[in-house]
Amino acid sequence: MRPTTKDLARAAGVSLATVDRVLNGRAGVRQATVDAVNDAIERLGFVRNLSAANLARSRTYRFRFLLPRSGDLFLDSVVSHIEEARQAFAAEFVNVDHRREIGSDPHQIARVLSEIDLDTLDGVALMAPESPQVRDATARLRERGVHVVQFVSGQPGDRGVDFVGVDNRAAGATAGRILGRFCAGRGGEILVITETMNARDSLERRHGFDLVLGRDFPNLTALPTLESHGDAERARLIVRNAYANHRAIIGAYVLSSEARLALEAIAAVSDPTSQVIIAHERTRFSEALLCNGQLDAVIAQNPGHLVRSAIRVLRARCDDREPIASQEEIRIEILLQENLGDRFTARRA
Amino acid sequence: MRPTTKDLARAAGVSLATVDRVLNGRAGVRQATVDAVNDAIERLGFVRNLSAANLARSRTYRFRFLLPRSGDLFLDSVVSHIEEARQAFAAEFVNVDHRREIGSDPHQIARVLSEIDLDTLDGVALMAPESPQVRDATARLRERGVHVVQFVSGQPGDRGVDFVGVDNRAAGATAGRILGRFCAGRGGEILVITETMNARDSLERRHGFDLVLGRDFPNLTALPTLESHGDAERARLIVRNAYANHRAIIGAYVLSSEARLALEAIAAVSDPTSQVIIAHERTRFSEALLCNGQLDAVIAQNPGHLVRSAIRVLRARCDDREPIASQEEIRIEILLQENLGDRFTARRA
DNA sequence: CTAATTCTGAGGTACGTACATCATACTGAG
DNA sequence: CTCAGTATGATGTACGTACCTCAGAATTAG
Repeated sequence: MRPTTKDLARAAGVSLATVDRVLNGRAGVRQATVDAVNDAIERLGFVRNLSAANLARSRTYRFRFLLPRSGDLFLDSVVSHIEEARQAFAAEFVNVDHRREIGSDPHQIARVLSEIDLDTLDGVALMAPESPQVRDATARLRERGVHVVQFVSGQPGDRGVDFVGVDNRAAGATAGRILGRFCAGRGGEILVITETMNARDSLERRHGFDLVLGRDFPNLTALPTLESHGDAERARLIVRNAYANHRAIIGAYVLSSEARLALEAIAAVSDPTSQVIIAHERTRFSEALLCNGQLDAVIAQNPGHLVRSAIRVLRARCDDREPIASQEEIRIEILLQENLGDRFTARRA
Repeated sequence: MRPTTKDLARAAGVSLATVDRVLNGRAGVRQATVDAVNDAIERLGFVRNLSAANLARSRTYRFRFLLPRSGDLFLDSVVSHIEEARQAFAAEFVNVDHRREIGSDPHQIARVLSEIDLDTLDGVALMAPESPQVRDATARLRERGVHVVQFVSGQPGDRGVDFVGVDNRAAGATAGRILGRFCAGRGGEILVITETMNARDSLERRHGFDLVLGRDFPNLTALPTLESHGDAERARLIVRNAYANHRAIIGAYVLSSEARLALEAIAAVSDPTSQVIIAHERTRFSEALLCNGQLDAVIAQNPGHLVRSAIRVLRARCDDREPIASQEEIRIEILLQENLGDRFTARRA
């Protein structure tokens, strides 16, 4: 059996109370005694029984996902995985909920963050574009003891705030390579379209995409990025103009997480099956297009993994543990109709 | 706060002892009372506190991975992830170890399974080719209360034994589509090589591969499968012969999880960069070849996910719970140099 | 050396569940 | 009605840790 606090006390030659003081960082213990206890922890390989600890202090974890107000299929998918995770994590005393409160104005986001009730929340997973205001607001939150992870949006390696999501530059590069190779050596122009280039995510994807196209596929020219601003009418219009003005278009890359509007616009004014079209994120819509050949590949991040990872990271931070890096790295997935999973391979057989 | 057994007792109008009898399926409770308690469980939404329960019965889970004796880089990677998982799961009283005891003889495998000490093990993750002998041996194990999952090898949906791994037919199909599209419309022959076709995995991958090639890429002809039998000398020989006899070879597909020998043989007798080459599984070796362009894509299953998933499934079975299906589905990953992760994108920048 | 202060020990209760024991209430058969 | 048998209640201990109080020991300052 694994050593307990009692064993620790005996091994260190101190009492249970002292072991407890050391373990929980309470004051009133001489440095020499602290060292003795830590030494015993090392020697015995003591690991605190988190279940028992949580039981004793009847610890619960309360986490909230703060999500954009606007959003389409990808966001729906995230929300449904949050619901699933809520069930699964309830057994471990992790309470999870979500709010669609994030707008596009940095000040509004900062306000939302500042209005969080510290007494009812241990951690927040924030899906919001970066800005100085948001940076400051999250810093304040953290100072007041609420752990924060940047969720999907934002950037890895930022001032000690955990990031859960993919490296968007690499995702764009991946899209670039798939598109380049699928173009089969043909030369021509590539339509690039997104919702808005204000989001850092889109910028980075575009960078990665251009890097690969420029370096490895000189016969392909990526056109300037079109922006739909989430408006179907506008999407239709700008796409129509693009195809009218550029007869050499042989493919398209949809940068944004929400791809439906752009893809519908493309299908409306051209023949998607004769082009190479790449989009991001798996949704009912992108699945369907992959299966009927209107979409050639989808670059995706697994929303279930995203959600669970964010929760695990928050929990680790609450327990003052390091997350398991390899488990929490979100993979950039490449989806074809062949690797969509059981439901789809079955349908095709 | 969440309801406890005490609340249950009060709500059902019975004593704690009776609640306990019902919860743990002990005898000596009238059916009417059982129903009353279950009714209260429903009404209050009672969920057993697993931490407290495990604490009380000082429950530990002891799982073992039974792995092939022979194996190269992929197996090493699996083993290293088992080690990592051992650390991570120790905090939750899950003890994990592994043994490299599985040979190729079904009777030997069955013997290994029959010699398992039931008193020291709660579950086994078995990586072994299927056979009637193994089927019987696992059935006996399960009857004696040891939970079993088929790990990587084997087949989904088999007699109620859980399977953790990818659908190999779909993996082969995925390889087929990537190879087909990367061939850029050129016609020619495709070398197909594996360690042995005795393993069901290889057969299924080949099926999936042929299905896609035959249906969607009629200009490509897949040659009969070559078998290296894990012998470098033999691999070199058969590959050399193949290239000598088939001047139209423009690509290669390495079926087996261990790809090194085959890829080295191909590089020795031909120019890998002028062909489209697809292999399975991510290893140091396949990573390197992806980065230097000798390999065009890798079809992979995440070994860390495999290991953790197997452990979670075994644990769920021990607790008599259903695993979370969506979390335990192993994705078929497509790896290019762009989506290998931080270490690699950084190196290229 | 004494007084003040800082450390440490001893002991208790609590968390939610499992499991054991013993007493008592109820049931139906004879 | 009685006896056996079954169903239920009451109560206690245990799991490993957190957290509290109080007494007493060790150390330091004056």
